[in-house]
Amino acid sequence: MGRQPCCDKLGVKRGPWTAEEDKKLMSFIMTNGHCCWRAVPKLAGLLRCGKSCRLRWTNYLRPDLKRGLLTDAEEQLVIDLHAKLGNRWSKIAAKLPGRTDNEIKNHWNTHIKKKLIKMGIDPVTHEPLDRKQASPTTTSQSTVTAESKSGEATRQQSAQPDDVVRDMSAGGASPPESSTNTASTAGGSSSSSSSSHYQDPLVKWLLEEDLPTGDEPWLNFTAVNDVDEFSSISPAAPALPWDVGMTDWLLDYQDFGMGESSLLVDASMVNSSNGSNF
DNA sequence: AACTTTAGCAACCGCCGATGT
DNA sequence: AACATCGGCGGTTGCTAAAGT
Repeated sequence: MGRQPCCDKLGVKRGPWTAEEDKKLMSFIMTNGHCCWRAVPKLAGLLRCGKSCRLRWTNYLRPDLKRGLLTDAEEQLVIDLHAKLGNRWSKIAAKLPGRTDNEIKNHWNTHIKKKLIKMGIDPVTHEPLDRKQASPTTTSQSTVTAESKSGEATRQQSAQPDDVVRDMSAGGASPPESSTNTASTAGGSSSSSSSSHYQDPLVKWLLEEDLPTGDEPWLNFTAVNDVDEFSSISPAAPALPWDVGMTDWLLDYQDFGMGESSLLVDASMVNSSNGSNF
């Protein structure tokens, strides 16, 4: 039957978001929430498709986002979770407050993957690479895709050799500190692990379904009337930077603790790459 | 200094599952 | 039950800056 595109391509702006668009989207969502992404661009006065707005919000504008590189601890957590969950970035992101699936996915592809390979670990299976070479199983992209799309059980039974299955079901659940160990002992099987890992509170937490982190107030209100309610949720909290009338809010949130340099870079990027918008 | 290659990241695309009619 | 719509997810692309030659 086919599906209609989420928006007609004609008249829809694409490419990098401008500060002006960010401001529009931000203030709209902060006052109205995002009950229906499809309607957001129209109501916010943006020439974007709803999908694009959602992405921009979740990956960049959300006030609870952390910015900057993942810490070592976060990185380790990502590795452990990836061993357990595969490429289910949204699930992994759910365990790292303030991080987005896109951010984690990017960080995985650009940093962690290489790191693991350098350490002699297959980033797909988390198996030592030399061991992997002896196995007929390939590590092609299609394998990754199939793996990520299929269920855990299916993946273990059909796509992975037995030793991998063992690793995924036991070693993969090793606590963070032992994953480094796994890496450093890549030559030998480091799976001193047992099912007792599941007793580990941290591992248990990691294996839980999505954490209900969502007490984020902007998720809970959907009408203009709720704005007051939102601002009263935390009376002691400082004024929101995106409050209407505050002109420096955009600069404030773009900085996100990254320091002045990043701000300057951002500004120059906007000016040079999208000068027509200013 | 000029050019090429690599790295990093934001954004897009297409698919899927859930939900509504 | 069949279809339409939406939100969300994961893979991929494209652009920019940095590093290398």
